[in-house]
Amino acid sequence: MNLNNNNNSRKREQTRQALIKSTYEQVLSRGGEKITIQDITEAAEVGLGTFYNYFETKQLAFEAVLQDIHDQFSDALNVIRQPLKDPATSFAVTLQYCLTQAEDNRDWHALIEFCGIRDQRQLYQNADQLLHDLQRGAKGGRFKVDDPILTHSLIMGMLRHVSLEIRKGNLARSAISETTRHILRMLGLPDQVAKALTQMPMPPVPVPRRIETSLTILATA
Amino acid sequence: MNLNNNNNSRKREQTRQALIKSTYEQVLSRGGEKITIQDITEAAEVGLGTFYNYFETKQLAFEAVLQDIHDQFSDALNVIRQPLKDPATSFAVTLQYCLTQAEDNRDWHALIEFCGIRDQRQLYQNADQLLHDLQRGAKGGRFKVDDPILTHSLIMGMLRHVSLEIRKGNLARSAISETTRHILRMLGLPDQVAKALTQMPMPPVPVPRRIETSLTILATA
Amino acid sequence: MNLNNNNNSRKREQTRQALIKSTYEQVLSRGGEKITIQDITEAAEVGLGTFYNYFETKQLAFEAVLQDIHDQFSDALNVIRQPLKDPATSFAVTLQYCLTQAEDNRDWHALIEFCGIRDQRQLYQNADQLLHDLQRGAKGGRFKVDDPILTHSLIMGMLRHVSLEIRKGNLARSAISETTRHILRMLGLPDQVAKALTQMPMPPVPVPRRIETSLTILATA
Amino acid sequence: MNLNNNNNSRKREQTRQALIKSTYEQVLSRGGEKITIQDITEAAEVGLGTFYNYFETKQLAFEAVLQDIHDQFSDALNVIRQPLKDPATSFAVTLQYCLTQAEDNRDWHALIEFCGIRDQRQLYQNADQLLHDLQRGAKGGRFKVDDPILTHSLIMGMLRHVSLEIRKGNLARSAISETTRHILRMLGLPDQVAKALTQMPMPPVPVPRRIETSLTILATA
DNA sequence: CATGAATGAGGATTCATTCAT
DNA sequence: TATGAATGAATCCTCATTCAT
Repeated sequence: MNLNNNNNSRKREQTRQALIKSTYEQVLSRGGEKITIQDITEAAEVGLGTFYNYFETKQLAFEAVLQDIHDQFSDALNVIRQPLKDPATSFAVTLQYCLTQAEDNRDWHALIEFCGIRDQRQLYQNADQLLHDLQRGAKGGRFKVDDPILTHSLIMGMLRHVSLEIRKGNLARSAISETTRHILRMLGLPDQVAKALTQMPMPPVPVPRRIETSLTILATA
Repeated sequence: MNLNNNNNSRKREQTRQALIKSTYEQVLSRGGEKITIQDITEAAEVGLGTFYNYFETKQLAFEAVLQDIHDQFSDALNVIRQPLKDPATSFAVTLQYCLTQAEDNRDWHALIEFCGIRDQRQLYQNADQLLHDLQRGAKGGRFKVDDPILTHSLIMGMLRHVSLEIRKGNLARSAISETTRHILRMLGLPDQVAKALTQMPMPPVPVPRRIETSLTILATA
Repeated sequence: MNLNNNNNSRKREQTRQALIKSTYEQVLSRGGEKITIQDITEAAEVGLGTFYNYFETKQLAFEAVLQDIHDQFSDALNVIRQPLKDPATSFAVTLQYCLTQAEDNRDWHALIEFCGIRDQRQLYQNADQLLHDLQRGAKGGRFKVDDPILTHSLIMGMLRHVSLEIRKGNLARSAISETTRHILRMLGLPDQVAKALTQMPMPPVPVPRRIETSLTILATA
Repeated sequence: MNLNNNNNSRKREQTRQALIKSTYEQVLSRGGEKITIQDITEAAEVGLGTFYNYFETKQLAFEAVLQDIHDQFSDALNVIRQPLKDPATSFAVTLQYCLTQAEDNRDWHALIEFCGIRDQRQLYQNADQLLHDLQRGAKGGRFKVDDPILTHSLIMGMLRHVSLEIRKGNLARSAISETTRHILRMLGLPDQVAKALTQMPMPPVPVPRRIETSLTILATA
């Protein structure tokens, strides 16, 4: 009984994941082209009607995908940041992590554009983390910043744009550390220190479980 | 005969402009919502079929709108830049002009996202002008820049992001000059000079003819 | 499960037949007039969209109708011919059967003209049977024919035209046996024999199953 | 004045012919595909609206084409038949003429199918001439025919079918005389006579004026 | 729960025809 | 008369969603 119940909910979760994964695949592989629910269910190898047992609406499925990816990104970043105490280090690591994610970031934006989600606030949850570091560093005298809000904006803009440019091949991979260095200097750190923080080895990223089931599979597909 | 011909092509151009204008209005007023061709023709007060005398496809109409706006922006910017010789001045003026255009810029991006044009290269024609100033200034010793390409990228990112934030109300209008100042300092100009350039009065912008017929009307609508 | 599957495919086949039938009716009842898909689905008492679950295009629906009729005609003819050994008898019977089918033949041609199928080869599958009898009879000395190919052509032409004329009421029903007699004489049979073969009772035609489900119903409609 | 008037009506006739010709070309070159009035006027190098100065409706233009071709065929045939007194000769010549026209006939039928004219009576105006010869010959004892109506039908069918088969390449050109011979024998003429009539040289066909202006041009195009 | 047949509102597109110039 | 811009009814086709099995 209980076992049966467990089996059932496990299966349910599996089907759900299959649908999310196949939705994600469809969006990535077909750009902005119209995606039909049949496309999705066929790719997931489920019956058409099954879709509606999991999502009330196509829109909601897209949002589930976004949530999924976002959670993965966030989880990974949190694991990395958690042990770091110094705001400058934390800041530097976060910057580099974000830039390194250029690829996923791209997909992420593709998705957002595609799904038509207007309020991109959630996209910038990690933006909050950067702002937090920034303010903490400013207060503690580690950074020299007049207007943290504006500075934060400038940084976000640079991050986003550099990510895209790297992705497009317009900038070399070295741009990641260079950008980080520029930004740290802009925060008033001496070039020596900026350079040092930039060269710090990225802590190994423990991949969260869910990534294994969806994104990793995807990457190897 | 000749007159007749002239009359016809004048009328054609009028109708075409009416369609472009109404397409633009629709995109702005309804965000990403589905726009139907009927919406467009109704707003333009023409018959449904008329649309197809001018654009083979909705997509092509969107692109015509983009071209139109782009031309206007470019024309205006060229008029402003033309008399300026000093790269730093030229650069500063261009920055401020771009930021001031936050509004149109926003529309511009909304359009691009909406229309789904992938290669945004054309969007950044003014980017080329900035890069050109940057390199000229670097060569002449006016700017201190290691890697103009990367620097240019960082600047573009900041511009784009700040434009959006101003538009959204997350940043005050003062961010325009502040951002310009930050950027000029990043190029190695002393704060004094940066501040001075920032406070230079914007040269009056002679509005190009075409704007009168479409955008201005639009702005007051 | 299995039952479910069976039920579904049975239903599918039913709907498909309903659509074919109603397409056929429409073509017959409206001549060359434009037939819309709505006409078809309304007559079949199905939703408009349903059509597209069965045929990608109107054209393909027409072809399905042709295939359907053709199969019925062929099946019936084969059943009749199968027991007959003598080529002259077989030939005579086939001729009369084809002429008797004047009605369907007419519809058949109307359909073909309407549907615009260019290669009418399939229409003449029974033509092949006639040619076969002709050559067999010539070889065995039963017929006297110089050029079987030409003779076959002449016969096909007569058949077709007489069918139409009977249908239109320009010729009496007696033309069936008269035409057959003419043709048999043209093949060198003595008038006595020709007459005898002509008056042979048509074997009763076991109506194939499919006719029951579609054409018969149609005939009574 | 008068001259002016003449000029005007000449021009009018020219334009009309240009439209008829281009309509004919369109039908032949594009098979059953939808032909638009624009296609026609463009091919005729006239303005779109001009069409309606000559034909009230597209359908009427098609019919004008049919009339045009029919007249040409008829005129030519009449010129040939006029000097012939003997019904057998007249009959033979007409048969051969019709078969020789296989090509135009094909176009003719294509047109009729396309234009959707149901009553093909006019197509068979020459059929009347054949019937007339037939009855005249039967009365005068030249032909031995029981039922002229049926016989006529059989002949019409053969003519039509053989024409098509020659056109398609399924029958050699020699089929023209062979068919004629078969038919004459069927009318009771001794094979010798039939053969002789068949080999009679076709009288030279004086091409009527209108053919020059439309069909000939077409043929060389 | 899974399934897929049925549905019809919605949107794109065509084109014969009108009419002002 | 010649022209071609304007028109909108007519039609095709898509696809999210429902629902009976």
